[in-house]
Amino acid sequence: MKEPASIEIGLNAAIVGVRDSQPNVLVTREGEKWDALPYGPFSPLDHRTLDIGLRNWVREQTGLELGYVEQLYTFGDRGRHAQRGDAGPHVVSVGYLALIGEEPQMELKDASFGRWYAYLPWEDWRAGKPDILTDEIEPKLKQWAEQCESDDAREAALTRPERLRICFAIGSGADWDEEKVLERYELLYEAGLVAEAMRDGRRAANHWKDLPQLGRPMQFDHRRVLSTAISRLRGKLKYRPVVFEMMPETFTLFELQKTVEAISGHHLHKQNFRRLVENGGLVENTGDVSTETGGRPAKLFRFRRDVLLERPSIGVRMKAGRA
Amino acid sequence: MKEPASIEIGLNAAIVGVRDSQPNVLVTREGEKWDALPYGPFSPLDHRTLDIGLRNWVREQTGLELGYVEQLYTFGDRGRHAQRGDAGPHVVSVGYLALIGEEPQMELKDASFGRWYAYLPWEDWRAGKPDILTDEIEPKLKQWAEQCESDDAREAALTRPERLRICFAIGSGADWDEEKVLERYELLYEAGLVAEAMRDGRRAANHWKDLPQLGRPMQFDHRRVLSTAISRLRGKLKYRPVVFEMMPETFTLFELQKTVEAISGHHLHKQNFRRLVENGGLVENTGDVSTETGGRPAKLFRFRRDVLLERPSIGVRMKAGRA
DNA sequence: CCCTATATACTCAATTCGAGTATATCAAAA
DNA sequence: TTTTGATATACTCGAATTGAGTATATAGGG
Repeated sequence: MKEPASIEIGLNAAIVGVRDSQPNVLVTREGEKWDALPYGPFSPLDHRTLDIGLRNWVREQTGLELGYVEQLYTFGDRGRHAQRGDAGPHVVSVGYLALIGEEPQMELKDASFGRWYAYLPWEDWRAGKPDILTDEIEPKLKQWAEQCESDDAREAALTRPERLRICFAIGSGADWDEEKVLERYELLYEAGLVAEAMRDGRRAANHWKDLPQLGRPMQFDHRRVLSTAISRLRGKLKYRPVVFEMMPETFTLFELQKTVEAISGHHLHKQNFRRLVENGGLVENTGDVSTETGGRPAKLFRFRRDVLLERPSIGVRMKAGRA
Repeated sequence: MKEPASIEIGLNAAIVGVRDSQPNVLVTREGEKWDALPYGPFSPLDHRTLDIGLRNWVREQTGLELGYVEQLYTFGDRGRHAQRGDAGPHVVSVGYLALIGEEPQMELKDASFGRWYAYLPWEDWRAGKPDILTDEIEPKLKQWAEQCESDDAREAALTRPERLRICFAIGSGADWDEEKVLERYELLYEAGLVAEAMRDGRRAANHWKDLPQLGRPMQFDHRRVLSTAISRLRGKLKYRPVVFEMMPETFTLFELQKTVEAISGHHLHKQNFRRLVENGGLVENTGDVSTETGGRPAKLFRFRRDVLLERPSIGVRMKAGRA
């Protein structure tokens, strides 16, 4: 066992919100091409906890004061943080998810909101199956599954076709699991199909010629952190009342539905959504209405904050449905 | 911003299994009193990923080769790792959950299995509400809720009575959420009611005299890691087929039920459990029976490994029920 | 006043759930 | 051999939840 190399802990925040039915994430754009999440090293002397460190960095870099924050995952693999050679300390990156309600009006220094689905276009099924899946991703992945070299398959628990089935619903009778966002991104990375794989010098990336850009890339492993955030959020939506962290004080049920759809990436059955939310006791009527919807005025609701005190508090349950 | 202090990343494994209806965790017992989880620092030069580092440390310390491994959480707070003064590098600890089927027969060097509920006795409700809750914990916590000093309450989102309600179901109409294992342990720590709080020199710990020992303590923040592991496992049980990682190759449905009960800490309705598991398609009949149960022989089942390839694969759903 | 767009309410069959009762099959006791 | 006790497995039934609709209400614009 050698003398431990110097380690740096990077704190990364995926700060997300929804506006006009578009889920967004806060990014800093330093060098035009590679967007980045707000980021900074953990300094135990200045930060009593990791959470506090994260909040400090975000405040410093964007001027934003975070509310709801949740730790996602700690990534330690070498090489995913490359960009410049491989010098410097080894960076272990801790990803965080932060939710904001209304996107701040104030000017954010060096930061702006970018759409989730610009980075991960295959994740938005609200208008049906995205073309990029049929046209680009599926053919390439099938090719990748066939050219499975023996040394790659050695001890893998699953074969490549099995993995395609699970992650991308490629194969008979499989269907799309909206929560497998991270697994999908990682599979694309492993197959060398995203720009970060090329940047990190992954061998698989060299197999491909004239590769179209599959989603906007990010610096470091930030697109992986974003994928983790979306996975977590899509899962949590169903069993904790987290959507409300991303809503204004009052809202109509359809606005709530639009937000859930934006996050989960697919359509819901309107009447049943309404029934579930209303009967679930998560919201209460304010008495006011909004006439901005075009047709009959919509009742305005507010989140019942006290459900947080109640039992295993339920989320916004939902099954996919027609528009 | 000062020069970053030296950081060490500690990898800790909560390796759990169930035997004879008792859930256990692998501990090393160095100094008699303070049990510890298998533990070691992450060394980026030797370990390509955090997971690999963890597996190496466990192999080295116990001789055990891990199968199912899942990262839990990364804790960075100062002071929770104390024990000896506050010298040395700052330690950030990454907790892992590992599941093992049959506990190994081989002699484990310097390690043995300890019962979960020896460390967290208030978590086992299989024989009804544990006495330690009624007799020791609830009175002390109520006292703690009352003596809420102004400087503690300053910016907390929830009041102490509210927190007792949520975590310990103290108060009217609240009931016990089996998944809040970590929240409960952390509350006890904050209230100074567990030995680790005293060890770490927490102020709250000094308020109490002749405090009975609430569960067996552990070294460092390992009881917190264990609590995180149990929380995660209890939650995951319901939506992923993870129990089967902890079962032998073939098993009866009642054995499966006993395992689920051991983990979740409460009883299930036997007939409904059987219905859910059988109809859920998670298991298949082997054709053999086991006569070791006393009465009518029980059919033996095996886990259908291929469900892992299927859709959002469901776990062992369950609601509490009578014995 | 009618048309269109949206919101909200109600319906209904299918399925799942919770909580039982009933029956089957072993081993050991009588 | 029969009884008894223990356990496993099967079946029942009302209540609740779900999926997928149809029906009605209320705004604004011609």
